[in-house]
Amino acid sequence: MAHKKKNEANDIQGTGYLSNIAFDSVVFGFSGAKLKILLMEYHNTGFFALPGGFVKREENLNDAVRRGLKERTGLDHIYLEQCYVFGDTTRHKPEILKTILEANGHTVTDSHWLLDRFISVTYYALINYANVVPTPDALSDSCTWYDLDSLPELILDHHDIVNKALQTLRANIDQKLVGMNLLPAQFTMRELQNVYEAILGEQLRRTSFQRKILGLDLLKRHEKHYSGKAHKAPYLYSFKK
Amino acid sequence: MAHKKKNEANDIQGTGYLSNIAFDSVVFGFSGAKLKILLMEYHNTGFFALPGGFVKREENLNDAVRRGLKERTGLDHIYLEQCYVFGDTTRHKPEILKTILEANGHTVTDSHWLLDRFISVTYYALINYANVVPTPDALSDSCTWYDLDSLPELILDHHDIVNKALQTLRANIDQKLVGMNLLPAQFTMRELQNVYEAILGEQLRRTSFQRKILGLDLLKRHEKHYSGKAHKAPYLYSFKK
DNA sequence: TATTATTGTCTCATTGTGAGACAATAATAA
DNA sequence: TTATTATTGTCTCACAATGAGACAATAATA
Repeated sequence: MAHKKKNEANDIQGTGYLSNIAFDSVVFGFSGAKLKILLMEYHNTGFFALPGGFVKREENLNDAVRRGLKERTGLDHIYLEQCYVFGDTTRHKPEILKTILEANGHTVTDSHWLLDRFISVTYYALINYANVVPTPDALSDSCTWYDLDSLPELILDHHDIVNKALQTLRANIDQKLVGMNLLPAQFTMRELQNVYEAILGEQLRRTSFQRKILGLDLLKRHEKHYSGKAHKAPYLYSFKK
Repeated sequence: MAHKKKNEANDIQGTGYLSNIAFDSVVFGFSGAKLKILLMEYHNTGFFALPGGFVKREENLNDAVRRGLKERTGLDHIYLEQCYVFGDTTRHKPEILKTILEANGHTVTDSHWLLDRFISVTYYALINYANVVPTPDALSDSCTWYDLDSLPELILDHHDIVNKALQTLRANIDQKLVGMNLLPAQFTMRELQNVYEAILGEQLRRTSFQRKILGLDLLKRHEKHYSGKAHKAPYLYSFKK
């Protein structure tokens, strides 16, 4: 529901954007063996929400989402997948948006376009945690990482959206190259396994995992990585091509 | 893009529906060992399209789709899955809608709400072919079954929508109980295998298929079915519970 | 009564995965 | 220098899932 600062004419009439359509993104990052997502905190409200936005009249839906993610993370060419469309009437809670806008010093009439009902197209994104510079928008005073397993209360149905995103990510984990997008260019087998375990929420068997991944013939092996720990140094790998 | 007949005030202003949001459904049926889908043919245009519609202001998105399907098929409680949202600007072709409306005797101004850009939320539905009474809407003079492998030309990106629906159905075939929704209450193992083969577009090994399906422990076996053919009669099965 | 097509159920080989054994080694402790 | 510790890379063995085919059991027909 986060949106770009616009002039007041657009704000009131909403002419710059398609009506009734919003998008929300679950941006997954990986750090310290944990999955994290980006959340916005709206100024003076204690409300947390997923980063999102609206679609310009002359803009592709997917491009709108990329534009939103670029603003929040600074990144181009983000890995993105559609999850689901949330379109129940119960998600229409104009008082929440009103609170957010008023807490930011806007005076809002009941016909303000942001108070209308929105259907939300949701996405998940996979990004390399280290490359991101989380950036709040005009209505929020923070945009930061939260551990997936200790999220704050979220507005509207954003918890459902997070769950659906995680579910979709899990279902895709073996088709799409998940690790490639969440890890730096080079990584150890243990780090890749940590990503899979964080996503699936369960421990995997080290030997079977290694055998399976190497069997896919997708990894290139590099020199060893000396961590300074008292044990055999693991190889570094990268995804081929 | 098919829509319900409405009074002219609503037609012009589109106040009864959410703006810029449409849905389209790929309705799969199974007959003669072939997958079929329902298509509408618009009056006097030669245009073919998927059945679809728009979301009322006080209506859940999913309920809108069910309402549309009820109108086209006469069926309630249809098995339904979301596929994908098509939201590119290139799918906005107002001249096509204009042609359709004018061919139906409507006079259309350039600001007619149906000529606006629409994002389409797409679904696939699985129904029991025999139970359906395909029913055209106000703008179309037919709503009929077409073999999936010999579809006519479709308007806009509806071919992409069909492909995406088939792709999603294939991906779901082992999770969701596909056969239950496409077959009558009782069926032979061969018929169930035909459904899977039609969906996957490939031949399956009879013995492995039978072993796998029976291993799921989802089927109840009934009496034999004497087809009149010169060979051993197969058992009939139904899905448990 | 023999023939034909199809079904239900085997067996055997191959592949994929779970579970664990074990040697190799990078740093630390003695 | 040598033993200790934790972790890695690679085995082996057991078991489950699947591919491929064999074969007897039958409904109707010739």
